[in-house]
Amino acid sequence: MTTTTQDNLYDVLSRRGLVSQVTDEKIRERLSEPVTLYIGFDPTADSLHVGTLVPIMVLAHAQRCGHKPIAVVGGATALVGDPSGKTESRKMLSREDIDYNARCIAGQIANIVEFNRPGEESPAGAVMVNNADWLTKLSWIELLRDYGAHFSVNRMLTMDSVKSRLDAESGLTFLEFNYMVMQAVDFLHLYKSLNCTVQMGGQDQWGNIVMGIELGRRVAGADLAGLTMPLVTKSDGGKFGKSESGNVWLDPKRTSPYEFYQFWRNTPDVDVKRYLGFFTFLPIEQVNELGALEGVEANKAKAVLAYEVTRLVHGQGEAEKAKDSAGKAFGATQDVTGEAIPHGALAASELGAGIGVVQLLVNAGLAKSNGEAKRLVTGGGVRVHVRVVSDIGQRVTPADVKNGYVLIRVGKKRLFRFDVR
RNA sequence: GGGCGGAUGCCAGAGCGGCCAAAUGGGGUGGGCUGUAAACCCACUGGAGAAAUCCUACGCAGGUUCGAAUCCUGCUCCGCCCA
Repeated sequence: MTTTTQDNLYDVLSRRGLVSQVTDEKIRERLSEPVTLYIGFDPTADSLHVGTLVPIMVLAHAQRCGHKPIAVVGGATALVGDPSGKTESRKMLSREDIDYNARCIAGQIANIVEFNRPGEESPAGAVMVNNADWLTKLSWIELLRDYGAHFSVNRMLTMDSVKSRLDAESGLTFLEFNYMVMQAVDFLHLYKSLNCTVQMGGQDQWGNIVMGIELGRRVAGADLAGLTMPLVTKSDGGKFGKSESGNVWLDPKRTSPYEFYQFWRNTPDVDVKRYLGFFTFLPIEQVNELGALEGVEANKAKAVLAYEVTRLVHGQGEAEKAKDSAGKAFGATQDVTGEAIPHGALAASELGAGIGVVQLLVNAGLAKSNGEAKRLVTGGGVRVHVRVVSDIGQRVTPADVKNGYVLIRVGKKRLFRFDVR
């Protein structure tokens, strides 16, 4: 993992379509020497999701190019919360919650990026820090005295992130306005404490990154730089990272490796090449080759994508199982006995008198409510084994057990196997 | 501090006393077509129930009315303008 290559990080990212903007035209030269760089992560949940996979990949690429990555957990940000945020606003979290989330997130990042082990410091070993550690110690007066004069509100008002909010209906609160101040202070702090000179982040972080660079220059005469990654979008404009069951998480308890694999396997044709570049470490030549496949062939590329990403996040064993199970279930054999296929036990005694399909759908988690299950049946989307069920009163009986299991399918892709004992 | 406007379902956004579980669009799900793709067409999209029906829901708390998402009062939050 830590093999240092001759590749320049900028070239690597650029070839993979991972560079959106850079603050310094000479970023390439800057990266020809090992540097310390950082990306921030939001600890608002105890798991990251596929959207946050991009920054993790970027940290890993940086490490492979010999740089030292820092993952910054935005504990301070989560501590103050965010009342705005159209959808589920960042909830105000307790210090304990944040620490817990940070540990979970660190574990997930550690699957892909190599962290320093206690006691042995390697030059490119990643470290994780929490900005609550320094931001909570900073007093209001100190902040104003040391940094206040270095922030130009005029300048801040020109930032896109601010401008868009000023005329938006929701407005912009002072609290949110201060996020960029906090993030700027973070950058300065990391520069001073760890000699971190490069910050990376999603395209939406551009303004915050720039503020940090400017603060560093004014306060410490530092020469800092930033690079942003494009936001991951779906070609059809939909939100990336959502599936039938909501967010696609990295935590196997939230999103099973099988579902995870399926999420990637179902990538639209036009997005496959981009995703291969973003979410796998396959050499760029192979990415281009796979990405060039057209028509039915594109499915091969999707299978590779799904396998590779699953392997990165859940390990080879889980990836193999998911691939194998999915391959059999969707292949000519329609074999659904795979280990990774969602399944559960069903007592033979329970089945004796027959169980309503609706009930089974809910038990299997294929429908959230009886109503939804009924709608699915009425819509012709439910099958027991291969037979379509059209009557919501239909019961599944021992006669439906084949080879020791009852298979319930919803649509073409979702299925659940009840192993009867 | 004052004036005005606003708060509706996953999101956006109609409704402005009964016909409202709430138009329309997006999203999502199911069907058709396919390649576990896209585009397109159709349907569904609060909960319980076989159904009748019942329950929950239009920022929060009360009130008026036979009847309220709709009217009134107070509160909370947001926007705009004035100071």
